[in-house]
Amino acid sequence: MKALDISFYLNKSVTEIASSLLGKILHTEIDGRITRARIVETEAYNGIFDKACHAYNGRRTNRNEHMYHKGGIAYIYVCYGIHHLFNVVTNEENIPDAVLIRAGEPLEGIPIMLERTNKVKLDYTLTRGPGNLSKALGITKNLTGNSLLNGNIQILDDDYRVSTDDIIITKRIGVDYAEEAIHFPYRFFIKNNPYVSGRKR
DNA sequence: CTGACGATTCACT
DNA sequence: GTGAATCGTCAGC
Repeated sequence: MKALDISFYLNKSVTEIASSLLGKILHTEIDGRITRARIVETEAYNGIFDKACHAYNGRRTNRNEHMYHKGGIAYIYVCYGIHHLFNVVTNEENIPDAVLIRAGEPLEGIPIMLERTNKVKLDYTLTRGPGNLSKALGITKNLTGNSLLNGNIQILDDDYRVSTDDIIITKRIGVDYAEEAIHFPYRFFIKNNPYVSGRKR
């Protein structure tokens, strides 16, 4: 079990990375408490050419600054004033590609996740959906810009492999404002996994 | 300074 | 299926 190497994040194809992240482990250590979840759903955001991406057309603000950094760090922002969404920054410096982690399957630290989400018992809503996942793992926007190679947030590989036949590709969720980009096949998830979000959409 | 708007979630019909 | 909650961020004045 080791953290993914920097070369994984520098791949120029953000969709390839989004697909490869399925089955990897999202690990956090917040206030000395470790929680881990296996990634089961991702979405790619393809930089300046993607209308659904915060960096569309070269848009660069305080909020999305970290998307322009070299891959291998976190980009975390607040959505609807409530939810902290976690993204993996990819590609070289000044190319603002990122992968949104939309759902995970809890592996370790489940009591801690329940406490953070004010839940009593484990069910599929614990880490289903990007807002819920971040809440369960204790991810907040003050961790944006952190390295994923070491430190509080890491992505680990335990040699678990997802069969190509079990990877489903669809259009993304919640980006209905993005005109032609609505239909891009940038969402990846593991077939039949109960933690995958929004299956009715 | 002000108004508008979400890469969502949950309760309710 | 529909609608509200809720506030950081950003563009515009």
